[in-house]
Amino acid sequence: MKDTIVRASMKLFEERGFRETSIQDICDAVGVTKGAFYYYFTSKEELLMEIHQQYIDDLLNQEEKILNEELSASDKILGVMSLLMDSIRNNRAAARIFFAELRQLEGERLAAIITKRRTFRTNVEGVVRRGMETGELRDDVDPGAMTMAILGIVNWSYQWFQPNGKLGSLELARQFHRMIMSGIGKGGREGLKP
Amino acid sequence: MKDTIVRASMKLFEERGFRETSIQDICDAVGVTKGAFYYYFTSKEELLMEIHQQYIDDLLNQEEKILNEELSASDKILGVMSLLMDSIRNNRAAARIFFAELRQLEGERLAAIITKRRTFRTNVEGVVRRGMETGELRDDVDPGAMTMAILGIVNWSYQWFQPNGKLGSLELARQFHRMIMSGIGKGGREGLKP
Amino acid sequence: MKDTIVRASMKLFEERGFRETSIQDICDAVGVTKGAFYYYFTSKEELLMEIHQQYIDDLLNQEEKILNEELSASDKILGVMSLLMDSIRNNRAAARIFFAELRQLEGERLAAIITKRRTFRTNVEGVVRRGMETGELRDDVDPGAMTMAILGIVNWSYQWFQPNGKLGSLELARQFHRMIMSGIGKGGREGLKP
Amino acid sequence: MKDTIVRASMKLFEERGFRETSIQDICDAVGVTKGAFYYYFTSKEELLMEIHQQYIDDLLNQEEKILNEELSASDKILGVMSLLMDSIRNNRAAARIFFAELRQLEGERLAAIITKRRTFRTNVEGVVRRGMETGELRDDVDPGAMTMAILGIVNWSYQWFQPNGKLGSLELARQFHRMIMSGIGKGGREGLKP
DNA sequence: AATGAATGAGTGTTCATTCAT
DNA sequence: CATGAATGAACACTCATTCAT
Repeated sequence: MKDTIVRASMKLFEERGFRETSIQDICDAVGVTKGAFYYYFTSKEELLMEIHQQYIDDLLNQEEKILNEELSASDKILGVMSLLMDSIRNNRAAARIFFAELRQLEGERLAAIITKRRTFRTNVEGVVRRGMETGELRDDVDPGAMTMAILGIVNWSYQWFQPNGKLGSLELARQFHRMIMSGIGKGGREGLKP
Repeated sequence: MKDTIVRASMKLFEERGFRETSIQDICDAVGVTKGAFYYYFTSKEELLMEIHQQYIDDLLNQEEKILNEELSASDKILGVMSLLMDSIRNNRAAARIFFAELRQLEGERLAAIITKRRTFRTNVEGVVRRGMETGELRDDVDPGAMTMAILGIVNWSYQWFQPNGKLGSLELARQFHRMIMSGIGKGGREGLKP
Repeated sequence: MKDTIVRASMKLFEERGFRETSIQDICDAVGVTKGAFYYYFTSKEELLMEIHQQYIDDLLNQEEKILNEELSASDKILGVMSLLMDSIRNNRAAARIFFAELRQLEGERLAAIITKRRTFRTNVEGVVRRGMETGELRDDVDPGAMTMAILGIVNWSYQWFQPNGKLGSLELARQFHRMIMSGIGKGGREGLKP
Repeated sequence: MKDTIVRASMKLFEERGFRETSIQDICDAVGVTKGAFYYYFTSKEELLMEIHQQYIDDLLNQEEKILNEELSASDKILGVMSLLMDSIRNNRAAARIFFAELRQLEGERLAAIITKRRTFRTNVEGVVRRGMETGELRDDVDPGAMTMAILGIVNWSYQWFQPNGKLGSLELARQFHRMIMSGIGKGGREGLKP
């Protein structure tokens, strides 16, 4: 039941937004009364928290697996990008909520999610930094900025990515990765100081 | 007065969000009554529209200037990225509202803003495509996807960019541009089909 | 100007009702600002009063003429009925307001109009009473009730009378008068106690 | 509770009018909060609809009974007139609202009530027409106009009828019926073509 | 004679939440 | 487990009216 409510609300939150969806809307969709809702959740915010938690925990789990593998920095970056693109494809509603409705959390709940988000990002930044140290990646750019760029590319895709488009999530991740690694300029490495 | 209201509301919308800010909040901030607000705006949505309109119109104007200059594709891309980073830096509140509160517009207003946003993006895509045709840019990647990547990097920065951070908006744009053009991989062009 | 406002507001009050028409609506229709309105009227209620006053004064004037003529009770009744039907036909908006928006007046203004309305009615009742005394009319019915019936027939017509219908106001008044005087029963005077 | 609200609001609507009575007024009168009101009604208009519906449905039911009896046209007309006078006496508030606040309904609701009102009227007109065909009633007057006259007499009474007056509703209906059937003129049938 | 800006009290409506049953 | 009734605080919006200019 609790899960039924979570799933129904995810659909509604994606379509209309968190604030624009009332508890009544959710109850109507599930076919229960408000009393039932408050038996399973203490507040609307807790429901939102549940969604955030599930999403970020899943991401962190998968990220950990990639990080623990014996891979080059480049391949780890590809792995994380694929992971995010996939999760946006397969979990569109949750992804949208995760990126757009963080603000609706408050206090401790907000802090908890922010911490986990930071962990996810810091992990990627670690990969980038180590890649620079080992010489696999250029070290004349800021590792933090590059991390934000990498995440920006994939995270932003929740705004436009269509699962039925001509490029799938994996193919997109590959092309993004190619750009990040080799650039799209043709004649050598312009912009690089010698 | 109208402008005073717009400015005060931008601040509040940025801090709390559009839905979370009441007309009363805005009036309290400005020091007028609700009647005064409705003398200048017919609805809360109209106020939001005003903010969106100003922001996107300004962006389109500046984009046009860059597009009309005699520049390489690479430089035009740098120009657009700088433009966006700058506007996020100097117009933080408007940028945040522009990216996060599109959903709150409805009907014709929504359509009008979406159209302008699409124009902005299509213009960038045009630069990328032409760069590929002239041989300045690699043509083994999808121009649409690359455009989204470029815009994703800078647009996403409204979520984390701090004007007081160690890297300024221009420096960030330059580093992002370098990544996009040359990649951050070191040993040649991995990922490229021969 | 004052008259222009009265006429425009009558049209609007008829279409939408007094409460449902705002001062702004009236000003828009006339093409002036609210300041101008309040130059000519001290309040919305005063405007309504003006309409009531004009209407009832006109009715009272015409009624007086009929009453002063040398006519039978029957003819006087026909005269008053024609007068009311005509005024509903020619002054549809004012009539509708007069019958439907009395309630919107308060205090002295309300009292003044009620007094005049009573005068109009009492005058008709006087005709009926005298008709009964002189033997022209049956005296086995209540004169007050008969007066209310006579006025009810014509006053109610503001709800349904269409100037373009197959029967004109004069023809309707005649048919109503015939019914009142002779009844619509055929075989003699049923219902009458011997 | 729903019924309590309906009854309290009927009283207030009669005294002050629909527009002039706020939801808050109703809630204060009943002793509940606005939330409770909106638990039972989706809008103020729905409450008004409820009142209209109850009133006209009751009227139609009673009318049908009269129509199905084996009665002369004259008696059926008396029956309908008594019915309306009675309902105005016993249900003064509802009657007043029914006659004066139709305008406040909109769209489908308005259409539904108008349809039922028309049915009531058409039924009376049917009695009049058949009375003319069978020769019970004069056929040198317009049946539609006569119907409107009959209804006008009784409907208008909601404006003046006092239950405590010297004439009761039944006695009034009888006197009105006598006038309609036999007229109040004394000397034969003036106005009749030979 | 008329404007334009502003007020202030009020309106209908929404909604997360509570709680006795 | 779950319901149905009810709360209370807030919300966007309206409008008759005022007044300095």
